[in-house]
Amino acid sequence: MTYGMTIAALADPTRRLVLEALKAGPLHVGALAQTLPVSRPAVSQHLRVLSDAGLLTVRTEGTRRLYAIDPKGADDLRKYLDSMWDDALAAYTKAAQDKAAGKDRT
Amino acid sequence: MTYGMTIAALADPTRRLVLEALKAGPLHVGALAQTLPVSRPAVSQHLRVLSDAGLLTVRTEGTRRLYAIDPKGADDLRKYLDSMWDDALAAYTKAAQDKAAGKDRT
DNA sequence: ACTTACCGTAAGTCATGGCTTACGGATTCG
DNA sequence: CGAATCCGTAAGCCATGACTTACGGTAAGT
Repeated sequence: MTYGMTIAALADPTRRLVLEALKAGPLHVGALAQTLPVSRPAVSQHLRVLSDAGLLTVRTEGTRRLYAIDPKGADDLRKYLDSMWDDALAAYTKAAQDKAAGKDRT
Repeated sequence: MTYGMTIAALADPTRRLVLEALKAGPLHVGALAQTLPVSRPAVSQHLRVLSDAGLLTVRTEGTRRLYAIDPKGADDLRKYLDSMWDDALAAYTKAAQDKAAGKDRT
């Protein structure tokens, strides 16, 4: 049930901007905050949420802290979407078949 | 940018319960509300959000309204996750290669 | 050792949204 | 036509969370 935290983390637009900024490669908090429309502490708080959700990895480098996207951070969410919409599609096609078989009135 | 609404819709636990209940097939609002821990108007409001996000389809049947999962409702979100994490993975492997090539200290 | 740079956390403010009760419109049946 | 059922919407309450400023702690440089 960890995909719940993942979705909650991705639900915030500013956090998605953080991920966009990190798409190209790792950045430290200061550089990240300069590209974003919020203050540095706000960025820190968002990085906390994203890290807790397993979407980011951290690496301390001197006085800097480098954040990077965790490549397998969205796996659970993907699985959730797959299972959910697989079942939904199955029910959908089944309903269509039943309708066609039961009373095929044009 | 429509995946933003999709994520926002999926971010609420009650709305995910709605989707779980609709996985097996279409239901009307009353039946849906009985299975959920909130009132019927609350369910209506959630159905509104999910419909606006393109995750549900509606079909009026007499005085009932049947809601069902839209099989292609999560496509945009999937594409977003794919592109995001493809780029992230590319940056990740590239960084690993650069590090290995630049200074391959064991 | 002192100063500087970088960062996380605490405290407080304010907007967002999820829930409830109350109400009104639409459809079906006697 | 009148009664009953089903449902969406309005209004209001309250918790959550995103943001800011202020502060403290750690690492590097002189």
